[in-house]
Amino acid sequence: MRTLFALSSVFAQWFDVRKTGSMTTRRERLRASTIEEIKTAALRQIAESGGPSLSLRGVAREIGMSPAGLYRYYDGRDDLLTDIITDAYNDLADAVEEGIASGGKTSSVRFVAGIRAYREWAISYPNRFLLIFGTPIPGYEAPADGPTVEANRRMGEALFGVGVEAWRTGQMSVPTLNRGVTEGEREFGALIDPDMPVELVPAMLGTWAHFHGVVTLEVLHQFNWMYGDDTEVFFEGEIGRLLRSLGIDV
Amino acid sequence: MRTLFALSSVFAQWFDVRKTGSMTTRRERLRASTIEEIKTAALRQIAESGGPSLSLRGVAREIGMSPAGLYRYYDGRDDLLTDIITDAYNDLADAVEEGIASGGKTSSVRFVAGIRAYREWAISYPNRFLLIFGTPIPGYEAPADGPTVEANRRMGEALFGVGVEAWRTGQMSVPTLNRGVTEGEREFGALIDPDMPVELVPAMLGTWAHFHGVVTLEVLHQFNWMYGDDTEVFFEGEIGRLLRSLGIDV
DNA sequence: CATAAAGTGCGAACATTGTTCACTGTTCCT
DNA sequence: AGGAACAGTGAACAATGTTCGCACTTTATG
Repeated sequence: MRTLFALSSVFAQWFDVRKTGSMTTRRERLRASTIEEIKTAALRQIAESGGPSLSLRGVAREIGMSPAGLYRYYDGRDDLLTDIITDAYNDLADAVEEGIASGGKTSSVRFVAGIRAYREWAISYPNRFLLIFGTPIPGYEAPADGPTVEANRRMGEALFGVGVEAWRTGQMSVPTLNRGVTEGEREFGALIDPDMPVELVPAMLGTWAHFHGVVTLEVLHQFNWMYGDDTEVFFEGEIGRLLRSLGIDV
Repeated sequence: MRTLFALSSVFAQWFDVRKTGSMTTRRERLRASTIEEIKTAALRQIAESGGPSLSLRGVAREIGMSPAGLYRYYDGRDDLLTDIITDAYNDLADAVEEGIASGGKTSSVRFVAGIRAYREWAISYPNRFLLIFGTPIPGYEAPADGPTVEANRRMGEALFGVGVEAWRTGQMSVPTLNRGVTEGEREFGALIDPDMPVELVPAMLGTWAHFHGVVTLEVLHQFNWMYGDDTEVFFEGEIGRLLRSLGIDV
């Protein structure tokens, strides 16, 4: 089974070569497929028992390799985790972007589609979600210019973009802000769109915090005492409250 | 320094005995002070480097005891962590209750005081906060009837109570809900106050999720790219948005 | 008061983890 | 062809959680 997967992976990449011409040598193909196998095993373990209990030796056992051999592919457990975390970030960002893109006609509907995609992904991959937004792994520090930041930016831009669009098309009223605007908010707002009311910036950020809170508590089963396994009904209600507080009619 | 603390702890408990008469034998007093010392060391390590890297041998080293000796006080690392987590739950609940109690005259003001206390505690003890609301520790499972659930109930009751109070005194309008009410919501609402509009239940729960999301992302430094170290200004703005969405005038 | 019982602590040991190192064979490039 | 880069292994080391048998001290009991 595992061997089959590895083989099919090799073949897929081989065919890929014929098309793209990027992969060349036999070694590189094998190496890529081994990395794939390592990551697949690691992901399986993480999905099963959470990120903190990912074990290098466990992965080695699972793919039938000596523990030391893994060090030809990753500099250690932290390095492997970094790769997995990066993938998770990108996956989530992809899901949100995709949700927005194929969400519907009006921008407010697509906005909601993006939020739902966020939740859907988190519920589907709770342990990977916690890899991103749970307790930071000891010894792991996201590089400031790394790909996780890039994925974060993508996701923010997607959600923010459709929010601004909702305002521009008149589906969203300008939120009121009971305090002064900060420098950072003004700069960021000007960067996105100079004509946009700056109050949109904290409102959108706060909206993210709002549904992120709901999703986080859902993933941690903090609503089950009231809703049992069907926490989605609560989530949908929150979307309503959230839209209303943004002045979007529903 | 550590010895001094341990001694003062012993004396405090000895005087306590004279007052309450609960502690009796010398052994019990020493045992209590040793447990205190263990927990203090564990808390120090957690505050420094996070819950996941808490090491039994580390606290043994710190208090000058053999690793095996700790097993006279705790059944292992998980048991120690369970105790620490329970304390964290109770501490947070205490902070929120206290914040509400000494918050101000009107119930809406005290409601905000409770929320601020929640944040204040989380910012002050980020690693303990993540012990509660971060990635679950592998191997640890909160008992369904355990003290963590009790602390959770206390905190919920405090926040919910002051929310209902705000509604009863006319400071908070009845929220609209764009879906049916669930059975759990109806039961819980009736339990708290039969006269209360059931829509308050999801609204309060969602409000918790909202500011919990803000606080979580603050603790994880997810707002620093925009606000630097001063994320409080954003939090305060969110309180405004949150109150407005509840129909509480500010 | 003597003696049993219960509690406290230690050192040695074991399994498991991440990681390093010297070594062997294989593949690649010139 | 032959040297260089790569892939993989087994042995070893430090650190972790945990168990076990042994000594010692405090408490409870006849």
